[in-house]
Amino acid sequence: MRAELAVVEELRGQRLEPTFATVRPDERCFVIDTPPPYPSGRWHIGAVAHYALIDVIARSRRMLGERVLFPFGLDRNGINIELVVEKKHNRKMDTFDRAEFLKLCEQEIEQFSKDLVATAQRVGMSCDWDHVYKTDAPEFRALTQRTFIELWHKGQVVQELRPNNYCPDCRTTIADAEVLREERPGKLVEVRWRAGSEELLIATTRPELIPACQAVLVHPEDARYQHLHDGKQGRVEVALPQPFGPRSVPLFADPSVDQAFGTGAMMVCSYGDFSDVDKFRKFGLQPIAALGPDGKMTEAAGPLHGEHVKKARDKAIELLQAQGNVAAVKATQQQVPICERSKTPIEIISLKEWYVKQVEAVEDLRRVAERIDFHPAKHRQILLDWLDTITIDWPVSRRRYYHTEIPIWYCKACREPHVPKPGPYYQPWRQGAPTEIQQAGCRTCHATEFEGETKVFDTWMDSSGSNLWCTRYQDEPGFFAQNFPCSIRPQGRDIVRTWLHYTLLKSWLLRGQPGFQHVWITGLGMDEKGRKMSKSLGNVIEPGVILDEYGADAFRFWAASESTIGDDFRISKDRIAGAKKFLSKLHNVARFISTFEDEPRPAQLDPADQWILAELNRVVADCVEGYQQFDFFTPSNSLRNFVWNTFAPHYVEMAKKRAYAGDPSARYTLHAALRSVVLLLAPVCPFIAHRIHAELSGGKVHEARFPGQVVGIDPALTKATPAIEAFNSDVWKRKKEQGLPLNATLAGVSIPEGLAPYRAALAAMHNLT
RNA sequence: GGGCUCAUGGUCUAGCGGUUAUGACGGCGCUCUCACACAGCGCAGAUCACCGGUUCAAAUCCGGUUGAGCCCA
Repeated sequence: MRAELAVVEELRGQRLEPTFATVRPDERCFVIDTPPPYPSGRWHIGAVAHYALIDVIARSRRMLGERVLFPFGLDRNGINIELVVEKKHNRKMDTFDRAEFLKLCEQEIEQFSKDLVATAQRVGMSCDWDHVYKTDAPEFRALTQRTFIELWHKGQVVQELRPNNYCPDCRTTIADAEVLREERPGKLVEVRWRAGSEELLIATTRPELIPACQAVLVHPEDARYQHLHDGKQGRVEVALPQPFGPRSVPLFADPSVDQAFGTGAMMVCSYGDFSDVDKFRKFGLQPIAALGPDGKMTEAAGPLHGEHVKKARDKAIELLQAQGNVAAVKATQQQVPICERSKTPIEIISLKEWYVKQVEAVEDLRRVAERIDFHPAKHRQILLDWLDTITIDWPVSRRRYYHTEIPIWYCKACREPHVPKPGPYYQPWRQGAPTEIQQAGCRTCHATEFEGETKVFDTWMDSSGSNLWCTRYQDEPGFFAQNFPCSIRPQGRDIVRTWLHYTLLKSWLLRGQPGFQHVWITGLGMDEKGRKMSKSLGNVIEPGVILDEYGADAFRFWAASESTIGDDFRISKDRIAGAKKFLSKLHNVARFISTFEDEPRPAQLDPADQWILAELNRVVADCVEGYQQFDFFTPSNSLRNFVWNTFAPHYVEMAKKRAYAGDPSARYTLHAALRSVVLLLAPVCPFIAHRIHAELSGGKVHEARFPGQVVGIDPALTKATPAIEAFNSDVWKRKKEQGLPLNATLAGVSIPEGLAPYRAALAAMHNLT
C-alpha cells in the first residue's frame, strides 16, 4: 500500500497527452464525456467504481494508440446545494438576499468539490486535472445560455401556461424525470353531492380541491348511474356539496372511469393528478386555481382560503361534516407523486414556464438511438422505453437561485421576451438588458425599458451540454467540427432518461446529429444485500476507507472483474480483498522474474517456452479485443486466470531451473510474458503496472502501446495446456500422498506420450528420476 | 396494470446445445518447498429457481410459472 501511494505521488504531476492546453484545433481525438459528478458530501463508492472504470476506458484507448481527451467536470448547479445552505442557516432561500445566497452556495460547494477531486485522483483517474470544468463557472453557464439562445432562434423554445409538476417546498416547477412515487397513508372521503333530486356519493382523497371541481364523471356502462346520462352527456348537473356551493358542474359519461374505485363517480378538479389535466383538455373545461404556488389555498377555495394544502384537506372534511355531507372516511394507502429532492408531494399547478420542445423530436430521437453504439447493446432499450413515455415538452425554467440564469429580458411595456447574443454569461436578475437589446428597442412595441428574467434553468439544461463543452463547441469551432459527435458517453443506467436523453435531445435540436458515437452504460453499485446504495438510504460505504485498506489498484481490479458492463454489482470487501491477493501474486511473480537478466529472443525456443507463449498470445488477443469493445471484465479475468492458474503455478515452475542456469530461452520467455501481462493490466491497475514496468524496462507504461502477439508461435500448442496442468497436479498429489516435499525426487513416474516435447522440462521441474 | 432485466455451491461469478459445470470469497485439512503463508496443494459444498416443450443430447434454445431488481402508468 505504501508502495502504491508512492506511485500515486510520483504520477500526480504527470499529464497524459493531449490536454485542453496542448490539443491542436484540427486534431481528431477520442473525447470522453466524463460525467460531471455533483459534489454533495461523501462520494458514493459505486460512483467511485464507475469513475475508475471510465478511467480504464481512457487508459485503454491511449494504449490502443488513440489521442484521448479526458476532461473532468463538476456539476455544481442545483437545488441540493441550496438545501444544504438553507439547512445550515435554518432559513428559506427567499429570505436571503439573492447575491448573498449565491455566495453562500458557492463557498459550501467548494469544500465538497475538493474532497471529490481528491478521491478521483486517489483512485487513479488520469484526467486533464489542470482544466477541471465547473457547471457553475461563468464560461460554462455562458455555454448553457448559448444553447438556449440558439434553440430559441430555431423555434425550439416556447413559453406556455401549462399545468405542471410543482413542488411547493422547492417552490419550483419540476420535470417528470424528477418525480418519484411513494406509498403513503391517506384518507378516502365519501362526500354527498346532489345530482338533480338525488344524492350522488363521490369518493376522493383530495376534498380540498372540491372548490376547483369543474365536472363529475361516471362510467357509461355503470348500472348505478345509467339514468343520469345519455351515454355521453349528463341529463342533470351536479351540485357541489356545501359549504362549497352553490355551484353546479356538468356530468359526463367517460369510459376511463374506474367503476371499482370508490363509488364509481369521480370529480374532476384542477388539478388532482394528470388524468384531471387530460379531462380538462378533453371536455374543454376552464381550470380554477384553488391552490397557489406557495402551497396555500387561494381565494378561489372559498372557506379554505389561506390554508396550507395539507391543513386544508382536514378542514375540508370538517366543514363538509358540519354540513352533514360526509358519508364515510376510510383510511387508505395511495401512490403519491413526490419531489425527488424534498420528498414533498408534488402538486399540479399552472404557471408560465419555458419549455424546450421534445414531443415533436421523439421519432428523430428514436432513429438517433439506433445510430449510436450502445455498450451493452441491450441498454439501448432503456432509452427507447423512455422515449415512448414522453408526452409533454421539457419544462426548463425553475424558480430557484443557484442555477444558470435564463437569458431573457422582457419589455416592461408589453412583456415581449428578448434574448441577447450568445457568448457572454448573463445574469438578467441583476443586470440591465445588453446594449443591443436596449438600442433596438422592443421588437413589438418599440419601448426601450426592459426587465430581466428572474427564473433559472433546470440543471439538466447545464449537464446536457457536457458533450458540447468537451468537444469545445463554445471556443474552438475547428476542434468541434473534427470531434463532434463526441466519442463516448459513459454513464450510469439510472440517468438514461435524464442526462442521456436531454443531451441527445439538445445535440439533435442544435446539430441534427447524434451526440455520441458510443454510449457506455454501467449498472448500479448496490450494497452487500443488493439494495441500491444511495445517500438517502444511508447504506453508503466510505470510499476512502476502502482505498486506504486495499488500494486503488485492487479496488479497480475488483470493479473491472466483478461483473459485465451494464449489470448491477454489489460492493463486497471480501472480493476487493481477493483482488488485492491477486496483485500480491503478480508482484511476487515480477519480483522473482526480475532476479534474472532479460535476454534477447534466441533463435530456438524451448518447447515449454513456446507453449506458454502460445497461451500468452491467446491472452493478448482476448484482452485487446475486450478493450476495443469497452469490456474490461474479459481482460481482467483473462489476465487473472493466466497469471494465477497457468503462468505462475505451471510455467514458472517448469522454467525455474533453466532460468537459474542462465538459459536465454527461459529468461527471454519469463520477461516477455511478464512484460505483456503488465502492459495488458496497465489500464485496470495503473499503479502496480507503472511500478513493475519501470523497474523492468525503465519506460512509462502509460505512454506505451498494448503488446502484439509473439510471432512464430504455433497457436495449436495451447492444446497441451490441460494435459500439462493435469500431469503437474498428479505429481504434486503423489508427493503429498507419500509425504514428500515438492522438491524431493520421485521415481517411476511416466510422462504421457502427448507431453513428449515437455519431457525434459517436466522431469526437471518435479525432480523425476 | 405495462415494459425491461435477472435467477448457477453459504456468497459472488464463468458458461450461450455434448464440460468430471469455471473461477473467486468464505469453510475444512495438510505443507514455512530455494518469488510469494498477501503462498501452495488437497477436500467438502450445486438435482444450474420451478413446470412443460424442441433435440440423439439443454444450465445453455422455446413456452409458461414463481421470485427479485429497475423503469413507467
